[in-house]
Amino acid sequence: MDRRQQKTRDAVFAAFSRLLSQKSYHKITVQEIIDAANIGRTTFYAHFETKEDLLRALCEALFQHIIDSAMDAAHTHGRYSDKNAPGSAFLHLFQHLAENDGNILELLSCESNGLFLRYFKESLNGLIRVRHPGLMQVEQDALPADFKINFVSSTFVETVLWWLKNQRQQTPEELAGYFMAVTAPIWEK
Amino acid sequence: MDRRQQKTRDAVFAAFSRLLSQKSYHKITVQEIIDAANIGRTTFYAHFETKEDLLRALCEALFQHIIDSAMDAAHTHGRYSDKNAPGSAFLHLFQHLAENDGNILELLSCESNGLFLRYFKESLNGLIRVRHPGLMQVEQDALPADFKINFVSSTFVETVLWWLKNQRQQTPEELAGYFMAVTAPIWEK
DNA sequence: AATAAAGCAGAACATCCTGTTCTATATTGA
DNA sequence: TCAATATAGAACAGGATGTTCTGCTTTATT
Repeated sequence: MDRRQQKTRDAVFAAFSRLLSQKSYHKITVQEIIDAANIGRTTFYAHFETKEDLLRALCEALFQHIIDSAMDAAHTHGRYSDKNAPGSAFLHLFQHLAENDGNILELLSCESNGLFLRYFKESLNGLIRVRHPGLMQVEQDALPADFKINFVSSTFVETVLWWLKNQRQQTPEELAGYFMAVTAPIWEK
Repeated sequence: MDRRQQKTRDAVFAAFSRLLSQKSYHKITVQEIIDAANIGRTTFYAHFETKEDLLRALCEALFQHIIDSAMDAAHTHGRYSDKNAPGSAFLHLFQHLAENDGNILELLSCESNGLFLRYFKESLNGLIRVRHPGLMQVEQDALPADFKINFVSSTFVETVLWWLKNQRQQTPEELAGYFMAVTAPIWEK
């Protein structure tokens, strides 16, 4: 990719993230993004069709990054132990989030986080299908497989949101403990 | 309240609900609401400061209605049994939703449902605090009370959303069964 | 029934945001 | 070097917002 394109794209992502941490998505104007990124109006529209298109691209980049990281952690050796325990991938994600990689927490806690959460949950669904194929098997407990997967993803996201709302007072390990406690019916048996 | 005000308010709510079931909130224009409600531009702005203000008012009216209904069901006799069982209020809510009172399902399943969900969860939190004061007690299981309440509310909402996404194939009783199965760690003991 | 108060309709308006188009300049990769 | 491409900047039309003004209709009260 042309260096100029990459540079512009990075500048827009950075400016957009910064603005999102300051004000609501819907109150951010394209011109503000353009000014913050210090680019020309034409340039913005050469990269993104609309503001929503930019949001989608940003979500894709951010969530792809942390989900991939959690996927890798299952296969490579590293600092996190118990690679095959049910909650290991989630603990890894909590740790990743606690480090606020890519300022993702600002985006998740901003007022208009609905679109983020949708992408986040979809990414998590993919991760769960890979890491916990057992959930997809014919269910002995009469719970549909996709209901269980959605439940796990949603509970994870809601746990993160609760943590953010409470000024991040818990460690990743504590969060993983809470998460595993309430999702226990899924893993047992 | 002046009959004219009430009539205008109802017309706006009805028109807005209808539009929300057809297109995204953000793509609905104030002029469209005005035309659909068949009122004057001035009249709209005499009732609501902005489109977002209208959304807030609509959420308040809808959720207040079904939550109040669930509250009452706990105290009065009715067609739903086991009034004091942990899941009775939730079963009542599922039944209420299955009847799609006030076309609330269209609003919950629309693309821009983030604001609805926020109000829905807050309303549910209030209901849970009243119906399940035990959750507020000092926790023996190391889970913070507000974490548990948020977990229950979120899981309820996510269950409803999953049901909507799957063409409402389950009965309220089945949904309540799924819901109680995954929230079991909260109620036991 | 008469009347004052309040709600409503409709038009006009300034303002802002959007997305496009044009021209000219600067940078890149081959 | 040079052709291709990315960018800057200005200008533009279209559309949405929220306000203001004027005149009309309905309501609640006496």
